[in-house]
Amino acid sequence: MQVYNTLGKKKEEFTPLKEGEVGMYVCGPTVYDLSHLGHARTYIAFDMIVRYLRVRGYKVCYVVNITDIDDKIIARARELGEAPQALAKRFEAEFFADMDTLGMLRADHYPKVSGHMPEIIKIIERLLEKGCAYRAGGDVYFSVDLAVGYGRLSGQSAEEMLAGARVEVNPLKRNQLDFALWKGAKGGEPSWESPWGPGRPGWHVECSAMGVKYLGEQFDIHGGALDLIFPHHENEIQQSEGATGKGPFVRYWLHTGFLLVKGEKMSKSLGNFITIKDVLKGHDPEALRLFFLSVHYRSPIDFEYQNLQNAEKNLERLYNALNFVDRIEKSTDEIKGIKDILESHKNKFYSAMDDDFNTSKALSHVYELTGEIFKIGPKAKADDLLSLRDFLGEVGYIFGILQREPQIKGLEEALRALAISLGIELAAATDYRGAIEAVIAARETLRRGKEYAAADRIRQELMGMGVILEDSKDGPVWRLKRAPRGASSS
RNA sequence: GCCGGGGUAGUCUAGGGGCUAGGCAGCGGACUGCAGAUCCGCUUUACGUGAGUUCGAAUCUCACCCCCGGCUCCA
Repeated sequence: MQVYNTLGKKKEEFTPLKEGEVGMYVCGPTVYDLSHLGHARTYIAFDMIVRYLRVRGYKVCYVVNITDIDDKIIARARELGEAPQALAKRFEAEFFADMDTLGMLRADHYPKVSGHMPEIIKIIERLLEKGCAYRAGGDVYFSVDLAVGYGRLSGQSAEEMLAGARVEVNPLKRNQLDFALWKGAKGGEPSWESPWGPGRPGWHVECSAMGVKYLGEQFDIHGGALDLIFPHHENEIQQSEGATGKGPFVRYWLHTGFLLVKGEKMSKSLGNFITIKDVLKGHDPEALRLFFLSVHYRSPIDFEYQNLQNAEKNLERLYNALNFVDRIEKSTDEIKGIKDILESHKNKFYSAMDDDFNTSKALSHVYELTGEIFKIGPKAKADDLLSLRDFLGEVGYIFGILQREPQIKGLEEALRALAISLGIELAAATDYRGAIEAVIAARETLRRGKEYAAADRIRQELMGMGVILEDSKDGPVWRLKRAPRGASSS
């Protein structure tokens, strides 16, 4: 399996530190506002990666941090006249609600800055002891000049960065690229006690402290969107390796590309952001997942409703294939070559996924296979069907799609009412399947008598209760409508 | 200024020295009481421009044009 490592800027064979186990840390949200589509893109990408690694047999420990202490939180809280911690808690809850709606696997840990002050302080102390950091005023700064290999992740030297940088001059810093490990408290801000007086941690140090705590001083994968490469991840490497004396802190750095809106970067500061909730008001979360995963995770993706609708259509086709496989009469007639077709597409799918999680290419093989599935016709060997189903199930798991459940709540009662209105007597033991069959049989009688208006009305009513009826060449076929989870769908 | 990613048929997205892309849209057929689903065919040997290397370039090299991003906070 190959992954693209930002550190080194090339694809590398993936070999975890401990065989069969993967430690993975992804930079989570700063909870000061609703999560937007950019967050969704990034977290869906890493969700897919975790799922795929697990399918590949790795035991993954997945950590996503929540930044709940931060300048922006304080600023927003001030604007709204709310306590910073209360605001952070509120948006944290919103974040989890969005992630659940998107069908995200829960991470194994969601560490928060506010819960890890001792660990953070300890790292800063170690950095001070080793001479990597210095105190100035009530602050503590990391000294970039003393660091080894600064700029190795972002691929730029310190001088170059400084040359074009738009950094505000801070007289307390020895080098303007130095960054705060600890910020002394200013009036009215939340603060914690420390050996350097009351204050709060700088932005980058939390990830070093929490990464080390949950995954060890060195671990396998660290992810985030590419805007975090500099300065956040660059600084994280320096802090972590400086404090532990071990390197590399992280073996593989994975970064997702940006989400663009009409060709421009979407960001909170530009104010052109679309929240996850906005989009999910009228669209299926699985379609959004498929939309994101139909582009490679490192490429920029331009969000357009038109393209999301496209994903919706693709999703429907996949569901149709799934329904088709379910519906096929299990026969012992062997369809020539189907086993080979499945194997070959399956292999192509996995080799695409093994190549830096190329979901786009992998999906193209799935679409090809769905075409083959439809061509199989109504008969296939039971074994072949099961393996087709299994494969679609694997695809569904990896992409987090095809998880819609048929709705059977209240169905039986509704069917009984319909049956009565049609003058059909149902035995007490008849379940919804039996009821559907009975109604359909009655409708067939009407159709044969060319009473199409009545027959169409029954089909309409069944549709209303979530039973889709289609008249095929081989007679009527029914299936249950699968309801998108989460918000209402279009 | 420095560092990246791109420009692929109407459109979106992969690929990346000879293997002719996947989806969607459109059009025309098949099936069909209607609806739905599906199939077949067409649009369709496409790769920003100019040069070079090569038996052969969309792919490699060079130059140029255009788009987007990073070097401040960001996912």
